[in-house]
Amino acid sequence: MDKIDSKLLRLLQEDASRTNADLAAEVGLSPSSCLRRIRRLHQTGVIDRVVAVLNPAKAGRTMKAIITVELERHGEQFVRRFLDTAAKEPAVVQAYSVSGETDALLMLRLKDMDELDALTERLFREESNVARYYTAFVIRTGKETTEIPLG
Amino acid sequence: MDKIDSKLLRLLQEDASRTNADLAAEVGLSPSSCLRRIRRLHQTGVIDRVVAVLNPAKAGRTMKAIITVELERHGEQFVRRFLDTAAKEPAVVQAYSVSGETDALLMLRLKDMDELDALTERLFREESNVARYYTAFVIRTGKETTEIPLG
DNA sequence: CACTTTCATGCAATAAAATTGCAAATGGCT
DNA sequence: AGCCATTTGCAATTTTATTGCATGAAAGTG
Repeated sequence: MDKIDSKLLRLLQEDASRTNADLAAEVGLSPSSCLRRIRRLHQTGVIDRVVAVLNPAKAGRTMKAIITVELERHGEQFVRRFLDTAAKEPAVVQAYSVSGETDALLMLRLKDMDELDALTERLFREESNVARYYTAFVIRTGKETTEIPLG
Repeated sequence: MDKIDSKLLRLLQEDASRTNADLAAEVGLSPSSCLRRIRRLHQTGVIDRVVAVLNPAKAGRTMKAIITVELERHGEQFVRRFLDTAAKEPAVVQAYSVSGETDALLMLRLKDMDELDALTERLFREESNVARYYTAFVIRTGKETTEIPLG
């Protein structure tokens, strides 16, 4: 993980569709050398995966909501169970257990209110161990990146 | 945006490093047809970008924190200004203005506590228009995907 | 219903890109 | 300086992406 690897990671986090020759030129290496570095970054797991990122609006998911959850019983196993249940929901794109006032936080990608209604119905029914939950809607997105800052 | 396009998007959201021929076989098209569809999905902006997703731990960013922010003055322009400032911080990976109790929510990828300290120092200094803020740490990640559910 | 237009498809040829073997070079370490 | 382990660049090879073109399907029109 030297300077060149870092630069490659930075570039690939921005745009992984660039050709190897192109990247090689930018970091000042030959294509073969560059390719071997990238392959190693994959093998060692630094690069987890390469994915297509969709435009939410054009994919029919305009609405974004954040739900903070307070559980009835807070034990480790209960938190885990709740997260597992939430994770099964396709609309749930992020599910965390957190420190502080609340126990968990969910980030949702929704099509409309009906979908939210149906989802909360499923996750927060009477027998669900959820004491309370607060729903907030994302009004404006100032930043949203998959990039992990390096160095 | 027919069934085949949807399937392609689903596949590409999972793994965009697969070869065109491979994808073509999976959706039951010839490579040329498949390629043209994917290209169109790019051109029309449904596919926003293709990126490498790193393993946070192996990239040296283990800690994840969520900060909810309440501003002093809540006006549109003040919220926008705060988001812009927050967005400039590399450790801030998501920055939203939200409805409800608080005005904004930040998601952070941190190396250590010192980094958090330095960041809060910068964002929430006296003259910053931030009335209060609450920091929560992510204890466990139940789900974290870039995929947008389709259909 | 016949006709036209438009668009997606598959095939085959071509261009571009990735991948490999190998010899040279580089970078620690002692 | 000398040794070992690793990385590099070149050139050949393989794989993959890309394009032109003719066919076929679907949709609209008179």
